[in-house]
Parts: sequence; C-alpha cells; structure tokens
Amino acid sequence: MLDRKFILENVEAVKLNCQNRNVPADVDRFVELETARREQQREVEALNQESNAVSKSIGKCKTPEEKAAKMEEGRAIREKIAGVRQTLDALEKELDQIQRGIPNMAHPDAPIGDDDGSNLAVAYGKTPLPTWPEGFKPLDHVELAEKLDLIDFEGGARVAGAGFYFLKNEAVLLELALEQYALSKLVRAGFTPTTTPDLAKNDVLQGTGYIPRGNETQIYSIENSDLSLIATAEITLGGLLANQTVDAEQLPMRLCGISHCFRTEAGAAGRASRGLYRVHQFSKVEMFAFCLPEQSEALHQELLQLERDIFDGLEIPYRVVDTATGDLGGPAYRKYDLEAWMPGRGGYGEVTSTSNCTDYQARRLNARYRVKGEKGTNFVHTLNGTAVAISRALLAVMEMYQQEDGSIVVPKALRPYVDFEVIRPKN
RNA sequence: GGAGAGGUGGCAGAGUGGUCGAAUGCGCGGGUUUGCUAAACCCGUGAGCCCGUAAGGGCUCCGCAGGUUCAAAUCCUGUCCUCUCCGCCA
Repeated sequence: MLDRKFILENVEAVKLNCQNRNVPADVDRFVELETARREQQREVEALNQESNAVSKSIGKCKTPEEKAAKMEEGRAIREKIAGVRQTLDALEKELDQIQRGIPNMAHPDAPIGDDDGSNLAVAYGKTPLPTWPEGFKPLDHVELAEKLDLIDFEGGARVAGAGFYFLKNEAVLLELALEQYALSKLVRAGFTPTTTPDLAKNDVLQGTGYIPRGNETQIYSIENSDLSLIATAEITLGGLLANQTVDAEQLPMRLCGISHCFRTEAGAAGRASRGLYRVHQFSKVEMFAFCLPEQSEALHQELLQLERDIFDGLEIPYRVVDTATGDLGGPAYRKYDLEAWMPGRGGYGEVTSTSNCTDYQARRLNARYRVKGEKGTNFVHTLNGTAVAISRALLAVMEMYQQEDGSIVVPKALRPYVDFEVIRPKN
C-alpha cells in the first residue's frame, strides 16, 4: 500500500494515477477520514497521557481518601478513552479498506492506457518466427499432446475437474528439465534456490497483495483454517521478510523458488485459454528480490534480462511488452511481460511477467532494512519475475518444436536434462 | 495427536502489579590512554508514530490478539511459535 502521509501530500497525483490505472478508489474520502483520524489519534494520546499521570500519582498518595479520589478520576478517563477509541477504530477500518484499494504509483514511462490494448511491445527475442513447410499446418499443443500421449486432460477433469490435467511420459521429464534448466541459470546469476510451501497464511497473501476470499478471488482457501493455496511463489518468498528488519548489507537478496501454483480462474474459458494455457494448477520457478530503493530499477532490468536469456536459450521467439497503466496489478510500479510465439494459436501468449513493486508490498508486509550507523529503518523494495511457468513454457516448446512427421524435437538447451532428443508417437 | 517447559532489546539473560522501555554481560559507536594494535577505563547505544525550525516533549510496543485494573513484561483467556518426552508416520 501507499504511505498515508504520501497520499495526503500528493492527492492530485494519486487521483490521476488511479484514473490512469482504471481503479475506482475514493481518494477524497480517504483524505477526509485520515484527517479526522489524526485528530482523534491526538485526542487519545492526550487522554492516555492524562491517565498515565493519574496512575503514577496513585502510588504516592498518602491518605486512603486521596487515593480513592484519584482512582475515580482514572476510571473516568478510561471511560472517555474507550469512547474516542471506538470512533478511532471505525475510522481506521474504513481507511484501511480504501487504502488497500489504492494502487501503487506507476513508473512515469509506463504506457498510459485503460487495458492491455495499450501495452507496448518494446523488444523481441533472438529467435525468428518459425517458417513451416509448404502445406503444413502446425497443430496446437492439445492435439500434439493427444497424438503423443503427453497430457491427459480427461483424466484430470475426472479426478479434479476441468482445468486440471495429468502430465504423462516425456512431458513429465520435460517439466523437470525446464525447472532444472531455469534453476541452473538462476543459481549462476547469484540466486538462492528454494522450494517453498504451497500453502500460506492469509496474512501473507494479503501482504503480497492477494485477496484470499471474496467473489473475484483467484485463490483457493482451505476450509477451517487461515491457509490458502498459493497462486505463485511470489507470495511465500515475499512473506519471508514479513515483519523483519534486515541489514542493508544483506541487500539485494536474490531468491528463486519452485512451487506449485493454484488459481481458481473463475469465469475464464474459451479458445484462447484452451489446454494448458489457463489451468488451475501448474509448477513454476519464480524469481524474487528484496533490495534497497535505489537498486530496484536496475534489478528489474536484470530480472527481465534473465527471462529473456531463458527463452532465447530455449530458442523460442517472443516479444517484450511494457504493461500499460490500466493493466498493471495493484502493487506494480512497472511490469514487463514476455509473450512467446504460440503456433497453435498463431499469435503471442504471455509466458512470464516481472514487476517492480517498489515499497508497496513491503509496506504491507512490514519488511524493512536498517543502515548501519544510521537511526531508524526504511521499507525495502520488492521485485518478482517468472523464470519459467511450466504449463505455458511447455505449451510453447511443444508447439514450436513440432515436426512435419508429428514428432517433437527437444530444445538443445533441455537435452542435458533428459535422455531423449525426439518425442515420437507411442505405439 | 497427548504431556510438560518456554517466548523479554543485535545476542545472552534478569525482571511476577506502580519507582520498568526494562538490570547485567556481550556486541556496536564515540572518547581517554598508546609508537601501532590490543587490553584497561569513561560515555553513549531499540523501533514506530505525533507535536515542534530546533532544543525538547508526548503516545505505543516485552510472540500475537483480547480481558481484568486507577495502573500489566508481570494476573486471566485465546492463539501462534520453539524446545523436551510419548504416540504415529514418509
């Protein structure tokens, strides 16, 4: 979330930002409530001061009568405090709700626009778009999976419902290969590899900007508990520093995590999301970084470059998209997506996403750093980026590497991790 | 899952109703001494927020959330976490 003082001092900028991002937040109401809250807060503090003074004086009273009078006085103040506190709590509740709805400020260079139609393609990968032999029509991954017995969508639906699937045969080995391939690049780049919990406390979800319950939630929550299935390891990795203060020398912290990701994807269906493209569960290697404010922009470029290296290495064509203000998630200051070429749909589809969340997540998480020799603490900056989301990466690999004879060739970059070079129809 | 013990400042650890934001030691910062370093000695050393140009003053925080009380680190309830023992298990 944004700093309350910042909102009060930059009302017009915050309102314009909400408008650019297409978020209907009542900033004026926020200002009104926060102003009132501050007043009430001062009132409570003054009363507390009074009450503290009375309490302290009781220990020094000489006569029982004097003592009884003071006690009565203290009791009266306490009642008064309870009253003010009640209005304060009500203000706080409404304020918090509005404050959570106000998105992060956007990077001044982020393209302004209402939705993904305004996203800007800013770069392309090293690999050219594929050219197919005369008369050959590339299949989509669902058809390929069927022919090569790589994915069982029907079985997934029977067991867990639509949107679930079993990977089978070489697809399983490719999943592990993609993870290892990405991980080895990240470890070389100085990232600490982790496997994270697949569940997290709702507090942590909220801290990273995910809303566990409610109509439009993407999150599966566990009944009779305060746990939810995570939608990304961003949640667990971000939670690592919740309510922590680290020394500035420890920053930047580059982490990556393998986890399963679970998403309800309520109401999302249709041709564009067929097969593996939009599913309820997939595996992902996620990058995450905590850093000093002055490091975050460079680190964001670093994460983007790693994503590009990974897909250039796989020799899959892609474009880099600078996300428009209206299409940014609440915590993002700036976001780049990699969209890989997917022959089955004859178009680009999102495969990675990297965001610089500046101090927006950190403020909610209460993740701070301390500079040695200086007084006080400050909020860290957080960044996240997809290294490889297996379902979509696998989709892109299958479709891009299909051959005229119906087989799929394994990308060179993955061959060190599997003991086959071509996937052929079983018999 | 059952039984017990415990969660206090960067760390260790005292503190069982008021004089406790918290002894003491270590660590850290500054200083004295010193050819240099070390030792010794002296002083200082938590965070968030509010008022104030500042000096300074105030509020909150002893895992977390409530409660009792004029007053809570200290008493009560709930909850989370850690450790030990038992059971179970991969």
